[in-house]
Amino acid sequence: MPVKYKYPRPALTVDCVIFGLDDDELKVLLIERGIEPFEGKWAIPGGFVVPGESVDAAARRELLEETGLKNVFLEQLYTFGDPDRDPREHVVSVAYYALTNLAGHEIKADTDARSAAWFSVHDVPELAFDHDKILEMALRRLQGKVRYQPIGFELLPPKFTLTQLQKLYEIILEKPIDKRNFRKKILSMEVLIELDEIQQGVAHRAARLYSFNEKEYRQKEKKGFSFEL
Amino acid sequence: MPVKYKYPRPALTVDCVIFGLDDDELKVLLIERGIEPFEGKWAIPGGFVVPGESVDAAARRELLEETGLKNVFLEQLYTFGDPDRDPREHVVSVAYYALTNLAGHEIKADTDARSAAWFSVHDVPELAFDHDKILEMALRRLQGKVRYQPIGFELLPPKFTLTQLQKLYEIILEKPIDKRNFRKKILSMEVLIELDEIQQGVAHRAARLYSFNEKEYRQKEKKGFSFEL
DNA sequence: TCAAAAGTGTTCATCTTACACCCATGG
DNA sequence: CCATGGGTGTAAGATGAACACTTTTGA
Repeated sequence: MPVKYKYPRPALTVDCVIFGLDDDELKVLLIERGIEPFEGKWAIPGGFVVPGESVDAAARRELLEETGLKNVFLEQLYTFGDPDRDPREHVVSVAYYALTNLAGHEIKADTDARSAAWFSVHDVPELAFDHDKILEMALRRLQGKVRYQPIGFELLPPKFTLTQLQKLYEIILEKPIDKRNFRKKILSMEVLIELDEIQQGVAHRAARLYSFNEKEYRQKEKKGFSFEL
Repeated sequence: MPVKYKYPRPALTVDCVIFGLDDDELKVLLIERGIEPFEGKWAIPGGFVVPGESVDAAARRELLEETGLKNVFLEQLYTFGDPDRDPREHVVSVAYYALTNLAGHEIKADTDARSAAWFSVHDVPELAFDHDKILEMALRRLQGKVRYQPIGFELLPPKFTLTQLQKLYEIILEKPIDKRNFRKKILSMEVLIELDEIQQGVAHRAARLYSFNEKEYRQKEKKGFSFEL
C-alpha cells in the first residue's frame, strides 16, 4: 500500500541487542540476513516501525517475531541516524537492548526461516550496517548500568546462587571480584530473598539459592537507597 | 515536493531541551508556538529531520535556526515514539539536551518570529505535545550525569570561581554542599587550571578564577580515572 | 578419601562527613 | 569600619580492599 507525503522523511526501524549469559560468557543473539542488503551477513534483529504502534511496541514485536522472546527486560539504548548507515536510503534506527537468561528460553527459528545464533560478545562475526557500533554501545551501556541498577538479575534464572551472581558481574565487568567482599556488599543491601532451597545436582556442596526482591528494592529506592555494586 | 513510499512511515523530528544556568536557578529555553497544533503554547524547540542529514546534524541545525546557539554541548537524550504524542499523525521525536552558559549567549529572535524565553525548570508553563515528559527526563538525565561526568562546566563561562561551580551543583542536585569538602574533592581530581586571575567588580574579596582542563581530563579518563562529584 | 565449591571475619587503609574562624576587599 | 563572601584543616566515622581456612557434599 504505497503512500504519499508532502515532504520526504527517513524510514524508521528498531533494532534489539539481545544479551544472554552463558556459564562463563556474555552472549548476544544474531540473525543471519536472508535478503539484501548484506545478505548472508549477521545482524542484530530488528525491523521497520509501523505507523500507529509506539516505537517501544515495535521493539517488543520484533523481539517476539524474530526470536520468540517476550516478557524480558527491554530498554531503549540510542537512536542511530546517520544517513549512510543503510545503503538503500536514509534509515534511522532506534536501538534497544534486552536481557534474558540464556538457559530459560529456547530461541525459536525465525519466521523468515533465517538462522539465529548466540555469539560471545567478544567473538562476533562481521556485522551488517552499523551494527558493530550498536553492539559496542549496548555493551558499554550494560557495563555501566549494571553497577548502579539491579538489572543483572535479568540475565539469571529467578533462583540463583551468590556465586552465579558474582560470576555475572565478573563476566560483564571483565574483572575478578573478591568473594567475601561481594557477599557482604550484596547481602547488606537487603534486596535478596534467602530461599529455603539449595542447588540440585552438583557434584559438591550445594549452594543456597536466592531470588531478587524487586518489591523491596523499589521501596528502598523511593526512600533514597541506591543499588551499587 | 510530495513523495511516495511503498509503505507508510512515521514522521521524524528532533527536539532540544536547552539548559542554562542563572545566578541561582536552572533555566530552560522555550519557544512559543506560532502554528497549530498547540498554537500559542510553549514548547521545546525542534523540527523535522530532513532525509540525508544525520539526526545529530538535524538537532544542531534546529538549535542554530531556532536559537542562534552553536558550539554548545549537545547530547542525545531519548527517542519518544508514542503514536498519539502528536495529534496530527504518528511523529517520532529524537530528543536532545544542550548545556550553555546563560550569560554568554544572547538568544536571537527565532526565524519564524516566534518568541523565545528562559523559564525556571521548576516553573514552566503548560507545554505542547509530550514536552513536559521530555523536559522531566532531560532534567533527570542532567542530575544523574552531572555527578559522574564533567559536563557541569558547560553551564558556566570558561573562567569561573569555585563558589560558582559549587552553586551549580547545588542548583542541579537540589541539595546543599559543604564548601570545604567540595573544594577538597574537586581540586584533588586535578582537572582544574588555577588561573592567575581573580574575579572583577565584586563588592568583597575577589575569588580566584579557574578553568576546566579538558585535555588533562581526557588523559586521566583513559588511564581509568573517573570524575565523581 | 578426594575434588570441588560453599561459606565465613578481621585488619588496615582510604574516603566521607561534620564543623568554625580569620582574611581580603569595596562601599 | 562593616558587610560580604573567600579561603583554609582536622578529627571521627564509614566504607572499601586485602586476605585463608574450614565445611559440606557427591563421586
